[in-house]
Amino acid sequence: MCPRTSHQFEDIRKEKRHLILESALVIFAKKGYHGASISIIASEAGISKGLIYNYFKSKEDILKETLIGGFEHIFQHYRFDPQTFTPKEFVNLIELTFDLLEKDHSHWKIYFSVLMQTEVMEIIQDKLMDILFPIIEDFKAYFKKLGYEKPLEEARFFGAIIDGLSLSYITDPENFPKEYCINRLKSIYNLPL
Amino acid sequence: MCPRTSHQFEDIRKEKRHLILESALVIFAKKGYHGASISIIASEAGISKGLIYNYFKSKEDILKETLIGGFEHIFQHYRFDPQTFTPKEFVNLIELTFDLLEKDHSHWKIYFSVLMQTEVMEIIQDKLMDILFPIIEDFKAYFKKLGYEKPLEEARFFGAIIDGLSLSYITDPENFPKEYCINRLKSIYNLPL
Amino acid sequence: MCPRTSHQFEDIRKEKRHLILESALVIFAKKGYHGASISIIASEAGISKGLIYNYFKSKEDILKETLIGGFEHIFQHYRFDPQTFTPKEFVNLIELTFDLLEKDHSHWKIYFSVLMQTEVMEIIQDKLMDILFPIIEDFKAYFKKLGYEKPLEEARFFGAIIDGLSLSYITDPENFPKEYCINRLKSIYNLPL
Amino acid sequence: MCPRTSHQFEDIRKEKRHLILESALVIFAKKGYHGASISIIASEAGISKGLIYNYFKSKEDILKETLIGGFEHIFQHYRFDPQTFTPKEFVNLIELTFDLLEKDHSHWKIYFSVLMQTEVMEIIQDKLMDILFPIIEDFKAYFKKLGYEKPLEEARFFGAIIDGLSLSYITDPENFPKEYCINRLKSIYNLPL
DNA sequence: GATGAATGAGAGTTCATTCAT
DNA sequence: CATGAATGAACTCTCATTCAT
Repeated sequence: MCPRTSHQFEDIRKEKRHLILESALVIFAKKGYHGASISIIASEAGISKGLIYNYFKSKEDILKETLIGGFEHIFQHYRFDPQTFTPKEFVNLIELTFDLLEKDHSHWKIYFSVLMQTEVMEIIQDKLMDILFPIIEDFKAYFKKLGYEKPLEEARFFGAIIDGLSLSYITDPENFPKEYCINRLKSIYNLPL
Repeated sequence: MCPRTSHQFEDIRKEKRHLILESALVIFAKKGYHGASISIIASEAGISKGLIYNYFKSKEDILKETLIGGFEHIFQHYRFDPQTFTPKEFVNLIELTFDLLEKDHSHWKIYFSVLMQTEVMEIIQDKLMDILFPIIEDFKAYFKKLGYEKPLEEARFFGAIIDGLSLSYITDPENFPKEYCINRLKSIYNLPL
Repeated sequence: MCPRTSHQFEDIRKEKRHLILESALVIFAKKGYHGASISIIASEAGISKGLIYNYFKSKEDILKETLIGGFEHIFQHYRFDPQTFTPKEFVNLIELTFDLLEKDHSHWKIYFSVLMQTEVMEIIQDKLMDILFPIIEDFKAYFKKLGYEKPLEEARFFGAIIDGLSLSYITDPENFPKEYCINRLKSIYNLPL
Repeated sequence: MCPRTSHQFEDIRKEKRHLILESALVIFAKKGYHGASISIIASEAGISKGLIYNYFKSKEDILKETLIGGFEHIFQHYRFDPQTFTPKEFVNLIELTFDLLEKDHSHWKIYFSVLMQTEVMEIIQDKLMDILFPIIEDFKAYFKKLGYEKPLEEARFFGAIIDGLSLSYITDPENFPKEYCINRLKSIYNLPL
């Protein structure tokens, strides 16, 4: 009855693991790291508390995996080849950002949430840097190609603005002037309407 | 021999209360609301756990007082008369922001931290709105005077940028291109160098 | 290897819940509500403090369950049909009372203890009234049938006497003149010896 | 200014001590021993917490003194000379009981409250016995003179009834049928109306 | 005699984690 | 693989008691 005879353990494991991470993300985003309990995550996932420890060795471990997955998910959209990157694509990237904010609300919320908590940052900052650094490099190269005198600084400036707008959107989506901000960004960077 | 005078007691209370709030600010900024324990705040202040409850009725009360004090402290600098506000003063305001970020690191950090934690936001959001709303109104009036077609939206856009730059500074002060960003803001708003 | 069946879990829960209530009853009876600590109840039950909260949501909850269970247990014996109630049965009821006092010492002790503590009374007084009221009504009807002019007052008088004798028994069982008191009650109510 | 020059320390001490005991009695009766805090007692007395420890060495000490004083206060009325005790005086004693219940509600409430808490009882039970025993002896002698075959048992029976009626009155004074119960007692003991 | 700031032990409660099944 | 009963450390908070003034 009880012992599985199936040979597809691997698939089951992968799926369950994913399910747990998804559930954890939702709860972390809603309650923050400390406010999220393993019990709630388990019941969100529809499994028992104990089973979670079959897949992750600690709550911190779940957070780390959740974050890394989330960051990769978000920031994969910001990779491009600076040499062939066009203004049109730049516009698309900006517009994409706000689409993602809507679709992946939890991922973004947790991203900002984590930026603010020293202890949590320490857990994942190396990994986060691994993800962000190449993106900054891409933008630096792109701005350099465009003739900016200080391309690294401009890349950071641009990144900060995107963060600020995203934060503002996350905090109060209903009152955020999305179209207006997109147009302002276009005008700042002389992009095609 | 004789009882302390009530004046002496008042002094002690005022000082200790301030000490506790200062210590709480540091710990909240470092660990977030849930991560900060009364024990740690007490030991940061060099007093016993119990004493804290002689001054505040709950942890939430400490947070509230900390935040309200902090927000008032930070945002008092952003009040101005839109009718007489000059570009030179606008420049000063921008430069002031980065000075404040340096000087009041903890206050700002906790400000952003709180924006991200739903539960904490609920505790103080009314008070925060009371503080932020008039500032947005001032900027709206100012931008309207400058001829912006959508002054409210511009005020929000500007606020989001300031938040983004501040967040970026807070997260990694050493690599933040402060001068560059100030100059970029000046150019975006056609301000005098 | 295999998970426990839900039937097994149910058994464990039922037993442990019962164990906790039994232990709580003993401690409440000995120390009163405020004097009884969760720690002591847990150690009386031979379990950890934490486990108690797996079964009850608060100390007050434990008290409520303890009391309601106890009161129902005690007072179920005092329900009868006033129309068919005989003097012989009345005698039995009186004798039963003292038997119960011996057997359910803790239940009775806590009953009296609770009567005296305003705060505790507030917690369960509605429930207690639900239990006691019909009993008083039964006695009222019975005394009315017997021809008492003020049956409600007599019911209260009788109840008070039973309480007084019980209290006296509980306080010092060894010196309580049980047989004598039973006979005195019989004579007061003209009951058969 | 501060050091008293007066020589009437003794009077001040006696008065203050009495004030503290009065206040403690009120609070103990309202909240029970554990529920009553030194702070509340102090503020009921209009003095500082610290001062209480100038007069009593512990909270338990206050309770003990409160109780002994209270019991002496209550039970002084029940001393009489069995040889000269008349039925008329017996009636008076019964009626007095209910008067006292009204006037000294707190004393009585705490008396019953204490009877139920083993730990508290242990603190004062010797003293209480010293007070109660001679009263029981008096009633025993009186009932013996009246011709009761088992005067000690009757004394205990009578005491229990008084306790029961008192308890009933204390618990719910408004619905207690005072006159009815007095008359019933008179009829049971063949006393003049 | 009198104050209340200060302490520290212990209260009720939560929760990450373990483990027998 | 899966369960949830069980633990224990740490949490927020209370309060009897002490002590400098």
